[in-house]
Amino acid sequence: MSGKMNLKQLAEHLQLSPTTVSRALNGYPEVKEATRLRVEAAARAVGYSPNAWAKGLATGRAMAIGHVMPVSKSHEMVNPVFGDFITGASEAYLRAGYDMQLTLVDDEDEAMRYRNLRRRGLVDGIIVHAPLPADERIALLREIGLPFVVHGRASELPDDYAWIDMNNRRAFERATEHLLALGHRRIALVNGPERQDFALRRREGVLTALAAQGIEADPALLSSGEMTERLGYTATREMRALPDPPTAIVAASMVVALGIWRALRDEGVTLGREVSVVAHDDDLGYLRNGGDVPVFTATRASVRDAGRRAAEMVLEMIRDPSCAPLQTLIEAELILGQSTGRAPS
Amino acid sequence: MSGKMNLKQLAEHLQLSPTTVSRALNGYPEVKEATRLRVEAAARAVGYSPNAWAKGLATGRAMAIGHVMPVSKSHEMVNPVFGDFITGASEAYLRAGYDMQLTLVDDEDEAMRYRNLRRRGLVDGIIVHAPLPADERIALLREIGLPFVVHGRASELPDDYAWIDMNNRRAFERATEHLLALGHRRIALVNGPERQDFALRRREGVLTALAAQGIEADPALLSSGEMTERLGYTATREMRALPDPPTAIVAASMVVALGIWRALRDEGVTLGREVSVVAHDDDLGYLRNGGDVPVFTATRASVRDAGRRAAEMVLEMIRDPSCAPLQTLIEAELILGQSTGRAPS
DNA sequence: TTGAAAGCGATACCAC
DNA sequence: GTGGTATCGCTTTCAA
Repeated sequence: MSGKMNLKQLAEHLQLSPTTVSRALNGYPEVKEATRLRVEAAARAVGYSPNAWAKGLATGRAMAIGHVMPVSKSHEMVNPVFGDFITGASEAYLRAGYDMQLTLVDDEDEAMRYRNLRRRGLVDGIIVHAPLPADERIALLREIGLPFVVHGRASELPDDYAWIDMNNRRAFERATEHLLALGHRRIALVNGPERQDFALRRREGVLTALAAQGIEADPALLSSGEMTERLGYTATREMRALPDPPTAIVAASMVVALGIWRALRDEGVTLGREVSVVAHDDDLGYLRNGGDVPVFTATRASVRDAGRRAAEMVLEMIRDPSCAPLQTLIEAELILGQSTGRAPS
Repeated sequence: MSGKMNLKQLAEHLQLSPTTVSRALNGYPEVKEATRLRVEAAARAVGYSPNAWAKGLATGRAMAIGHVMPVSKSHEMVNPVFGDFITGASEAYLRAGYDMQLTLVDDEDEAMRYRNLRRRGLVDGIIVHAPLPADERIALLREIGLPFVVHGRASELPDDYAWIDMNNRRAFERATEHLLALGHRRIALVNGPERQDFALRRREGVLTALAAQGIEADPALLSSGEMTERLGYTATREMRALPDPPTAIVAASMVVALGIWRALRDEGVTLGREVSVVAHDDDLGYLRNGGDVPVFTATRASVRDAGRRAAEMVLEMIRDPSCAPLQTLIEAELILGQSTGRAPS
């Protein structure tokens, strides 16, 4: 019933040629409607599904998209948004009949892996995650000739490839503007790892907002690192020890914000009074599920949406390889909460 | 150089037969060492890698493991541990030359997807994520005859399949014991979704510890749902409104704990004095990166490790299909922090 | 509208 | 040790 049954056997069973059965199953127009129905019914009945390897070999198409995620040998965190992103992507793949292949690569042998992916023919397209400002993979993939979409951007490279990205720069600019409007002048940033492109853009956004008010950024108020609670904690303690500590802090993620809160609590400082905190949330969907949290600038749902759109973009590029590079910029929501207050006078 | 080049062409180039080249590249013993070296050098030089489809068709092996993750149509969260788990798994696959195929399925058409995976021959084995207490997939996969390892367990089913799991029951039992030892008697649990097996086990752990002290659980102190900040917040507010509110709370995750903290803060309650909080952390690795946080019972690193071991288990099962079901139980660490204190007298 | 047969690119059996 | 060749299961001309 559901055992092994191949096209040839199915064809014999139906008293038809493999050719016709294949055509019927793949929606070719030249097959008679009655025949098609008969074939489809039989296929369903015996639980036939084509052997993917034979199909791939014959067609040259993989019907699969590769997601490639760099993971340092060192214990770097896997960004929690990753799960949401691929959830969205898989929705699109499901609809289109594509599979998703996941490859985690060490930074070192990345190039080789891509070439392999291509030559082995396992994927028809690729989504590149976590790009660096001058990411080499972009040139590499173009050379290889595999359609690809970058989740994020490589700011130092010419903007002529396909990408989908949150407007990190603008989101952090707005968050900072918000704090400035509340009268804050000593505004700190606890940022993600600044070798990553997204973190650089976030930093730019903060600096832009400050500059617009004629404030020059104090390097002592700019911190960055892996987005952990520890980062938030230590950065805050250090900044609080400054002669002129910050009155407001922009946090790169809720996890970081948690560390900040702990640090402030340990110093007996009241959140929203002596110090205001604004956090970007792309990691845990507090907002969508939650209530009156601090300031947030992206929602979990939008990450999933980004994944879906990224997937649709690659599929489109596969369909029409000659099309101009698709680019999608997603604006973050800005939502205010209770942990921000006016600057103390 | 890196263009298309197949075995036959490589063989011609080398003045050898495809057979020999294939053998040389696949480490067959009967090929002369000198020949092997020559072939390998040439393969590297021209950038040859075998076509995966042809290979799969010829060998019948997919050299890929499928990870199947159920995702409800509704906006259920993707558990953040997922990213760490597959990171670990991919390390093992990389070493063994396997690929990872990711399939996210709606609850409904799961069965079909598994059958498809099998028939299309895309994977040699499967890792099942997020099992339910009486998960049907286990019977299904066994019937299909595909080697599989469950990440988690299905408590209501006979324990005769391969799994890897954290000892959730014991972890929560110990956390509760800790609170009991501090003199707490009104102990609340804010749990994950209890249709999931892991959440059920956690609940059992808490109840066991309470029962051991002759305390019967108050249903009003047992809350469960999606592990969001909102859950922690609302559950805490509701419990605090009880005539006899809890003096200690066990939280299913750090995210939930965050909501609890917010709720307590909003009520002007001091953490660790009036109310103690103990949180399970399998999501964000505070511990590994962090400092004196509350009580934690699992670390991020251990999730990654679990992924690696799960992968090794499937590979082992593929190697030796007749072996007894492998089962791995991982004990969680228990680490105490500053947000727990003696029960107020 | 249907069928016969030639690939697709590897592996593996059987000779030599 | 090495080489010829059938084989895996499907798609896709080309004929009928």
